[in-house]
Amino acid sequence: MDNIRVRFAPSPTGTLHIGGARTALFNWLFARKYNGKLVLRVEDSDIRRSREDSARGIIEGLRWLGLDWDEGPDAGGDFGPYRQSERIDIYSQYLKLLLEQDQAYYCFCTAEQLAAEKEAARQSKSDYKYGGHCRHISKNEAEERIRSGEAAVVRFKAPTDGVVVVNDLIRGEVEFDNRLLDDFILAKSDGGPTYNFAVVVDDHCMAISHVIRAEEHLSNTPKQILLYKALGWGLPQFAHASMILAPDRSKLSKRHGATSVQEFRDDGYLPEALINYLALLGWSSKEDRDFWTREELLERFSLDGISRSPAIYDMEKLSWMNGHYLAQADSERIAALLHEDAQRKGYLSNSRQQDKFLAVLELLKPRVKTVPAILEEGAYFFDPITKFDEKGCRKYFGQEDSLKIMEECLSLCQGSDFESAEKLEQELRQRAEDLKLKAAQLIHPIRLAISGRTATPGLFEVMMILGKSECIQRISSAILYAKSL
RNA sequence: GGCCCCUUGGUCAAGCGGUUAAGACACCGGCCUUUCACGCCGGUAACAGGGGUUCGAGUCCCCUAGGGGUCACCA
Repeated sequence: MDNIRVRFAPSPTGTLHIGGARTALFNWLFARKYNGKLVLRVEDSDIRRSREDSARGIIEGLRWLGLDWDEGPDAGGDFGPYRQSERIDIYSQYLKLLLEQDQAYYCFCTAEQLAAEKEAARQSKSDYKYGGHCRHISKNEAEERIRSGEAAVVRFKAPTDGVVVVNDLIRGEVEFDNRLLDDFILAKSDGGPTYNFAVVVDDHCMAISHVIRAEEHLSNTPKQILLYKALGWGLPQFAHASMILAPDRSKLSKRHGATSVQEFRDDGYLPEALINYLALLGWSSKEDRDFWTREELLERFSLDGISRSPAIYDMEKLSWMNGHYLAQADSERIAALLHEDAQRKGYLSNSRQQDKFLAVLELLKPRVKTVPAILEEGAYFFDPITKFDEKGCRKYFGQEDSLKIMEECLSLCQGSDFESAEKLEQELRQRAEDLKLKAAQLIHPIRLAISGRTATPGLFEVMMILGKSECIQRISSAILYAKSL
């Protein structure tokens, strides 16, 4: 395939959600795989709803994911401008053409009239279609009314019979009956283009070869095809991927928790994990395989692996996957991600603390699922123990011989030089043997005493990080606490 | 409601006329073990329903049901 040109065309009215991110990923993979170009186009033709910070957020999200593009508002390119708001002249030009060729016409119907028509249709339980009152207004009259300042939209003179066949790379041939169409609007009363018009002009002018987007656009495609034909243009190839649905099978929205890539980022997910997970949602290599690097995805990606049925995203699997990537991630990188929070919590106040922080990070990184979980799971390394796990207390502090055992733990610490985790373990096992106890009988109380919890990473590593005096101090406090029980 | 798309376990997802219907997440056992996580071993769990076609259907066709999308001067 040559001259592959694809685009990702977000509307800057919200965040980059995972559905959009996946569409961007598919386009990116397609462009990179076939040596094509990816263009980023900002579809901000609705000036009332578009927001500059949304556009920035979307771009930031794409960058965070590591998706890059060849042409776009920031990147430049020969087919710009890449914001619809800056392409008004271009739309006007083709609008004029359509008007001249009598393929479009001015419509003066007011919002009230239209609303009444819709209401009437609803009452009679028939489907609403624009009635076409203005379709037959003569060009002269229309122009006269425009000159006199009357507000108007421009409508497409849609065919009233025949069919449009969308030849979709993912779904095959999909047929639409033109009788169901009405004369849809091309230009709003403010002169701005509507989506279906702008997208056709842009995709053509930007020489887009493949339109890869989500299924929500499939129903719009026949209108767009009609427009391509009216303008005498060739068609791009279309490929409509299925949508990503929320766990309750409904369309993604804010009420479903984290759905935007920024939220995933802030919640401690790694971009490579999100990319990997998203790639597997709605696409399959047919191989029995879960982990894919970007390069491997590029190697294997193809449109025919894209699924036709909607996919429900599953946080559990994303988390599982993130945990794997996190375990392998470079510690410096994770430390940097945690830096601000750790600083705020006072975990980095001096260089001794900083070393300790790094050690904790190393210990926890392979066993948590998200980045911030390191701080949450490791809080006891930095903060004083304020409470002990309840069940653990009964089991390890509240037994008959608990105090005696705890005293042994204390003396063990006092007698050790804390040289290494291995040595510490050796000493503890020796002590247990001398006392005719199982090592676990010493291990569990110490764990509870120094962490307040019954589950931690390996005890001796934890002890080494806390250090001798801190262990002694914590065990002493725990003894006091146990006595009070 | 009309039109369009979709339908394999709770979720993702192989399968493309003949399989004991993969695998992964989750879940449940077991092993490992100082707990947790990891890892390893094992298990529960699916072809939406009904008609065809065929020697034979998860795979092809039709109908029904369910889900999703779309029908804006939103994109």
